[in-house]
This record gives sequence, structure tokens and C-alpha cells, in this order.
Amino acid sequence: MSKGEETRQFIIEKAAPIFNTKGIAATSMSDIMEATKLSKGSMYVHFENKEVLACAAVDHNMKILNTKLQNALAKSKTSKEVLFAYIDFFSDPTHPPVIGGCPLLNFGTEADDTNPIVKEKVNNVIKQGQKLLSGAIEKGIENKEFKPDFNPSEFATAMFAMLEGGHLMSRVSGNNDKMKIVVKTLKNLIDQNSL
Amino acid sequence: MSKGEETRQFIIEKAAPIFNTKGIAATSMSDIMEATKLSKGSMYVHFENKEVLACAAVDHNMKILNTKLQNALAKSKTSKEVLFAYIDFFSDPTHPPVIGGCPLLNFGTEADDTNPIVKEKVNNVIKQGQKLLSGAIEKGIENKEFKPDFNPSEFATAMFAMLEGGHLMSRVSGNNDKMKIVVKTLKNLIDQNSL
DNA sequence: TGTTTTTATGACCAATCGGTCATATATTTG
DNA sequence: CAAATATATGACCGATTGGTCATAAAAACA
Repeated sequence: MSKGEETRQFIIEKAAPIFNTKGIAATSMSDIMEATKLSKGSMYVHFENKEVLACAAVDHNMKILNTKLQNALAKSKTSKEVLFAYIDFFSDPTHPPVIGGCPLLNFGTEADDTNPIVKEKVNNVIKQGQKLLSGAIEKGIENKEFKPDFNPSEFATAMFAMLEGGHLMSRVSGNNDKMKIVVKTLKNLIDQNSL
Repeated sequence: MSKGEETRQFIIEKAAPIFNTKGIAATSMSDIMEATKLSKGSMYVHFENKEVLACAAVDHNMKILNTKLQNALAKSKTSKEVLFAYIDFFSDPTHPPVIGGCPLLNFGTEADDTNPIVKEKVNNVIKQGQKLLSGAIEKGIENKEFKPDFNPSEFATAMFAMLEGGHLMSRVSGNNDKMKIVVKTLKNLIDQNSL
């Protein structure tokens, strides 16, 4: 990795949690300068403008989320274990896997009316998550783990929505109480559809 | 209502959808000046600073949400009808009851890490919504509409979370497909707990 | 090693930010 | 109606915004 690539990556890593916490619009280039201890001119050697840097930071947050998620799912053998591990991964919004909370929630709500590029990025990661979940359920049905009328895509959607909503509720209330209920409810629903 | 009160209210009404759409940090006083066609000095006669105006705008968005929701629930007779009406009220995120989408989602995600005052406002409205839902379920159990083991507070939380998460998913994807699945899932769960 | 290319610096830019204030105009009150 | 008060205006303020650029230092290449 060349010096330039190294610096670029360094900036992204420092910028990502700031964008995810404060939001894109509310984060200034001087915030990033302060975090990286780099000069303004140096920032613009690696990123032609703030939006490009913000997009890179969004991507980085998604990548961290995905990497940690894959790691959390790695040990799961059965399909039910995959679903439970997925739920557990999101079960502690006061100590979220990505600094600033779920980037899908943060960037999704900021971008939906104002930033089509980021909006589409979020949309794609959600689609990807949905595919993972519905795929696990389909496999579970084939394996006779789940009842044949367990609807993969519908439950994937319901589960994802509930996790994101629970994340919001817990972050706003400042504790995990609501998320715990969501976790319990989801696991119950999965058990009800298990054989 | 005095002239001052009238103008103050006028500013709030024009500002509320802008704050809800762009976010608090990304909305400037000149945005409000443009929307109201009022001078800068006039704004500061009625609001001592931007934060006070933003808080008033947040309150106004919540009030609109609540008023429209009460209206949507008004005709419901049975407890099940209340729950279904509540679900239907949130069922079309591409044409949301409040301009800019659900203010709980928008302000909640922006404020959770940055603005304790707004965060608490959102928290209170969520609590209020939870109370409405769990109250309706409790009443339904008493009326023998719902099974006695239908857990009011837990279902209220799960339902609220799913609606907010579905709202996010539909707004990011630009269509109501995900929300329709959420609606269907929630109504099924309610039916399963009905007598 | 010497040359070329890349990277880092910080002064500088116009535009915009939130906010103030003297002044002028309405509105309210007596 | 007249005096007192409240409201509206827009020029103005310092600070900050995103962004540029000549210059210098460092890395990459020959």
C-alpha cells in the first residue's frame, strides 16, 4: 500500500465514526482535520470534496457492520442458530457494533429525502441483509428445521424492521429494555415456526 | 391571538416540515426566512435562537402526528379496530401523515447522540404511543376480544418497533413493499391473539 | 543518486452560518 | 387620538463553512 493509499484509509477510519454519530451534514471538514491531525490541503489531496469523503465513510461503516456481523454468524451451524446470532448481534444498541449506532438507521433517515447516492447505498445493504436472512430461513425449511409455511422473505422483512425499530427505541430511551423485548419476541416467533 | 403570537405560529408551521425533512443541523435560519418571506430580525423577535425554533418545530411535528393519529383512531369501536387503524395510519411511508416522514424516526436518529432535549421529546412521544397501544390491548383482553395471554406492553413494543423499521425500509427503497409486509405480519399476529 | 511525482502544509478565498442592533413601522393600550 | 409598546427590517458582525493554491517536503522511480 502506497503512502497515499495509507493516508486515505487513515482519514476514512477516523472520519467514519464522526459521520455516523453527528450525521453527514453536521460533520465539517475541520472535524475530520481535528480527528486526523492533518491539514486541510492534505484532506483534499485524497478526496476531491466533502461528499466523496462522506460516501467513503458511509461505505466504511457498512463494511465494519458487515465484517463484525459475518464474524458473529461464523460459528452458527443450524439455520436457527444463524437467526438467533443475527438477533443477538443487534441486541445491545447502547453498545452498538458500529460507533454511533446502526449506520443503516443513521444514514438512511438522513439521506432518504436529501441524498440519493447514500440512500441507495443504504438500500443495497438492507437488501443484502434481507437476502441473508431469507436465505437462512429457506435453508432451514429444506433441512426440516422450520415449518414449510414459514415465509422466508416476509419474516426476514418483519425481523429486520423490528430490529431497526427496536434499535431506535433503545437509543432514544438510553437503555436496552425495548430491544430486549424485541429480541424475546423475535426468538419466540422463530421457535413457533420451528419443528 | 396577538400579532406576535400569530407570526410565531406562522413561522413554526413553515419551519416544521423543513426541519423534519432536512434535519435540525442541516436547516439554516435562511431556509426559514425564505419559506416565511420574513426578515432575519423578525425571526429573532419570536425565537431567541435557532435551537428554540428547532424545538418548537419538533413539538409542532409531533402535534400534527398526534392530531392526525387521534383522528384516524376516532371511528374505531373495538380494541382490534384501534390496533388495525393505528397500523393503517402508518402504512404508507411514501405519503406519510407528516411531511418529511415520521418525526420520531427523523429526530430520534439525529438527536440520540447530539441533542438530549430533542431526544427526550422523542422518547416521551414514543412512551405515549406505547401507552396507547398497550392500553388498547389491555382493554381488548378485558372485553374478551383478545386472548388473556396476549402481552400488552410487549406487543406494543414489538408493533411500534416494526412500524418504525418498516417506515425506514420503505422510505429508503422508495416504495411501500416492505411496509405492506409489516402491516400484513402485524395484523396476522393480532388475529392470532384474537378470540 | 538524482529526478520526477506525489503528498503535506497553511495562508487564503468567497459564501454562508447564527446572531445583533439601530431604525422604522405597526399594533396595542390609555 | 396620542403615547407606549411590540414587531419588522436589513445592514452588519465575527466565526465557520467547503474549497483552492503556491510552496515545501517526502516518497517513488530511474
